[in-house]
Amino acid sequence: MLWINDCFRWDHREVQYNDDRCPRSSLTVELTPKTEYALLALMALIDGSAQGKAMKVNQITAQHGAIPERYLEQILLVLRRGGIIKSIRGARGGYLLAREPQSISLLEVVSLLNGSQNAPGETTSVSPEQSAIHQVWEQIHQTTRTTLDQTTLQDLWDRSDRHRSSSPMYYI
Amino acid sequence: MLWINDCFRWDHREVQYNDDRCPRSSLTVELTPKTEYALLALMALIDGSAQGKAMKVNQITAQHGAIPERYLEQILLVLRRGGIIKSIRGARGGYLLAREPQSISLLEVVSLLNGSQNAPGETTSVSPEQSAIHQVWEQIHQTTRTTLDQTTLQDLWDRSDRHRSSSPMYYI
DNA sequence: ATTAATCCACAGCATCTTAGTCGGAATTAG
DNA sequence: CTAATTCCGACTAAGATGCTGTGGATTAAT
Repeated sequence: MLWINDCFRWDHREVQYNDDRCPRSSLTVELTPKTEYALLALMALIDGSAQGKAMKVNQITAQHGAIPERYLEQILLVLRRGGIIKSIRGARGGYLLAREPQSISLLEVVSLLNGSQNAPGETTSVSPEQSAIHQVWEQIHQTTRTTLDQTTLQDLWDRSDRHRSSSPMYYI
Repeated sequence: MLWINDCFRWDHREVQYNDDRCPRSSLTVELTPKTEYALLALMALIDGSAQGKAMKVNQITAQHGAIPERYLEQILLVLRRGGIIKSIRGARGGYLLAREPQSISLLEVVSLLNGSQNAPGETTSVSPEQSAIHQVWEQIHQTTRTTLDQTTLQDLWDRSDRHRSSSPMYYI
């Protein structure tokens, strides 16, 4: 006797990964550890950079308890390649901001770290319903993009400074 | 002489899964396939529900080419448990909206599907710098939340309808 | 020249999330 | 009863993320 299941079993010999699923627009910014580490590091670089002093990785991590050094190295590498910071190699080396903190937007940082999102995306004949959904999400993306674009590293520092003055060093 | 590095070296003898890494506020809404399927299904239910007619899963997937039936079943299950739709079991069964399309916000849908996010989160002594970062992201979350809360299923349908009338059925 | 400090690079690994599947149980119509 | 359909829990596969390990390459101090 032949069971239905026997007929179907073969359908799965290769997983049929939904042909037309595109890599959805992935610029819904999440605050991942990676992003947070990067921003903390950049803020840490502000002081030294103003004085032309390079900072070492372990000096950066020393300020904030829980950043894994090796991981931060990788992140800094990406930031350097993206032209946000520059590095000095060899003994007594370290990192410096490549530009003024006012000219570094959060959007630039997160875009860099999240890789090349927004691939040109072949619009595979979306239905009106899909289109409506995408519109809403596109709107959301747009506003977050704007917010991140208008917020600079300097802004971030100003905010943290305001905090610092209001409640003095309750962290190690 | 004792170097600072020597004091720290032991930290790595066992993988130190960054104790205080909390499940970041995960309500940065991404348009995942799951969410899209859910919204498409809900829109498909609008017509039938108005007439009190339940729709079967395969009727829903028939409208939109690429939704895996079995997967959609699961999603509908969640929507039902969340009180957004109701179901009729057995032969001639199917699904209906549990409420008016105007009273179903997108925020409710995505919150439901993304599980219980925003766990109470013990705020583990953040530094001022971290706090500044979190503020920015919190602001972003707030605006997206507002947008999603103000957009209802009915709005979505209106949009898609507008599209449909302007360019008649170019999809199968 | 040697050595030490520091960045650079890539490969690998553990965990988590997501998308999707399977098999079958419960329910209802005819 | 039988067929249709929802309900349910477990399972798998692939990818992303957050690291770690190892070994360079480059420069400064001696």
